[in-house]
Amino acid sequence: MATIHQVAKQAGVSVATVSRVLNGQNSVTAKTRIKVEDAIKKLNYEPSLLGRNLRNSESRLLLVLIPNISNPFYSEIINGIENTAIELDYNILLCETDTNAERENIYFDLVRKKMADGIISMDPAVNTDTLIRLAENHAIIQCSEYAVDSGIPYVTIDNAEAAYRAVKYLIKIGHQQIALINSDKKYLYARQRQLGYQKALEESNMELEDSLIVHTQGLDFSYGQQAMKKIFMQKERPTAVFAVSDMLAIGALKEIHNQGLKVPEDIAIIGFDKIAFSNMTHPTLTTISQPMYEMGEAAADMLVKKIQGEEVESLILDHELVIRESTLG
Amino acid sequence: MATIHQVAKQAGVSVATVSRVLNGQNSVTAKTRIKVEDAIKKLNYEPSLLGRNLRNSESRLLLVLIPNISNPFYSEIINGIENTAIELDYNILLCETDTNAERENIYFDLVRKKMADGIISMDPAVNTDTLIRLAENHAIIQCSEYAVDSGIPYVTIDNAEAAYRAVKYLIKIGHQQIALINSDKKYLYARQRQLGYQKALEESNMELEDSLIVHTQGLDFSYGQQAMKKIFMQKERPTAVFAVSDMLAIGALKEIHNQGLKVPEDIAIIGFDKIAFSNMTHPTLTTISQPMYEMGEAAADMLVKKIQGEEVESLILDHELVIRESTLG
DNA sequence: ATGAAAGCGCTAACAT
DNA sequence: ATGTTAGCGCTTTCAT
Repeated sequence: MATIHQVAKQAGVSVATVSRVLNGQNSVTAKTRIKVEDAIKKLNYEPSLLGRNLRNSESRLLLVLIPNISNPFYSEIINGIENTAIELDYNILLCETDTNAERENIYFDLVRKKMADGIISMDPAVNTDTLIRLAENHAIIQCSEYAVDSGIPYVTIDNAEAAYRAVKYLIKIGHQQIALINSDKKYLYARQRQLGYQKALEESNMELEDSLIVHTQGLDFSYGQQAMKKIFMQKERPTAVFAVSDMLAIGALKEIHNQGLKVPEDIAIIGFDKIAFSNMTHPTLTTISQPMYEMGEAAADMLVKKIQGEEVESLILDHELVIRESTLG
Repeated sequence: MATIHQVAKQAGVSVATVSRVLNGQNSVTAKTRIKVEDAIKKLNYEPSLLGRNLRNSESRLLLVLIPNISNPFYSEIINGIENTAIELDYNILLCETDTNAERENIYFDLVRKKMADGIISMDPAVNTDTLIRLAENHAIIQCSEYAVDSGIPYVTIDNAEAAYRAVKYLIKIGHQQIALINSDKKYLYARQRQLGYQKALEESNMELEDSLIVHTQGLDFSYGQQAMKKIFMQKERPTAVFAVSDMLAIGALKEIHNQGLKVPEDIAIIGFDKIAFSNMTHPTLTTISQPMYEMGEAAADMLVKKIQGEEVESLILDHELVIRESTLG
């Protein structure tokens, strides 16, 4: 492993000149440049990022915090983040918190200790206080879930409006008993989507029945299935279900099938996110499309700007109701 | 941002002593230790990993190479890798190649330039020559897909045997016309699984019909769906389908439904991987279970050992045939 | 037990 | 256009 010194010696120039060639500065004669390039080739030299990063006080690493990599919703966002990061000559450090504060802290240490230049947090369960304190000295962006009035820039969608539209649509096609499968109320998006659900019901003078609202402990399929079981235990069966994520909706769909019922004939169902799977279920799932890839792109862009000291504005991107088979008929 | 010098000054000791306290060396008096710890607290000092890493010539980062983060098969493996890495005080740099050589090279540069201490490659499309050359100077482990006789340690399963068992089972329950939805033959696992398929047919004196073997260009649902369409265009319809991944199987299932046929009554179907979603389809999918989490753990363990200069042996883990509804009846 | 000092590999300010 | 040199923040050898 050659160092810049050996290259300098081999080329018969100073390390400064080698550095200049390395960084594409134009104050180097073509002749010298060639000499240096030859030496680099001959020695098979690769500049060490450890040295460069220490000198530049940067790591060019972005920390991406997600609760769970197995959730396809995050995969798509990460896609967007990574492509943008590469474009800007950054790389991403993927960190799964499993909604575990201790784990989270290990990752936060990475930025405290300068091993990461900034954070994109997508963990709804993140400790907001810690995050805000961290944001005083470090570049942080929130993606999807965010802390209101924290001063931390975020990129998200209008959750209340999206849920409102979904439920409004169910009402429009004739549903009067609409269940809600929501995640834990401690999450902002869960509260926002519930607000949209309630607003739609109220506007149509439909009663809000607590027995039709189920909160889950997690976002895996299994939680959706459990939630649907719970709904089936009520005296009156709803004619439609709105789930706040496709994963939950797909679990619910499974349970509806298990009960020998048909979607959408017996029960209609709407999900949220438009993950790839949602088009492979039978029937295909009506859902709210979130621009996941774009959210990732935007978050990465914003974070790098923030790292470079620019001010950045929060972003609310558009969503869309995608009507498919699970609400047809 | 305090440095070790400021801490030393504040505590009235030398930087060496601070470093000793930081690294838990016991050659420090309790009294001095307290002084240093107080100074650290007072100055809110966090040791810079940039400095430490340069000094130690390591990054404590593991590069994880995957073709596509959206494939749940990889998510589970990454889970195992990350948990093990954290345990060993490493972090992971997640890199999606999109089966793109240029992109791949950007990531390889990260280890060439010392920003990563080693690589776990899960990309079946990785350039084997490049990888082997890189392995001369760097720690590399392959996971799932591997290069035969390359000298690069790997962790995988017995693909031929797994496919053999799946097809054997289909034959046992009475199927005589079994289609194979395979991915591109350029991948080792694809060739191995096809070998298992062929062996099972041969053992039962069943003819190998080229028209029943379809190769896909990718692993998304859509490719499985397309493949199934192709199979339906043949004169005789198979009574069973073996797909080399759950994603493909789920796409095929979709197309079978679209044709108005029933699974398993009209066509049985077996997938591969046992991704979470394979239990949410209707009917649930019979599949080969790969120990994905364990593969990730093993790969990370092996890589860190390799980084530390130990010799490591390749590993072939157990698989299992999981019989569910899609082959019942 | 503690300190002084060298050096990991690089960049950039300053000098020529 | 090129070289000299300081220094980024840390660890560790060698003295004491």
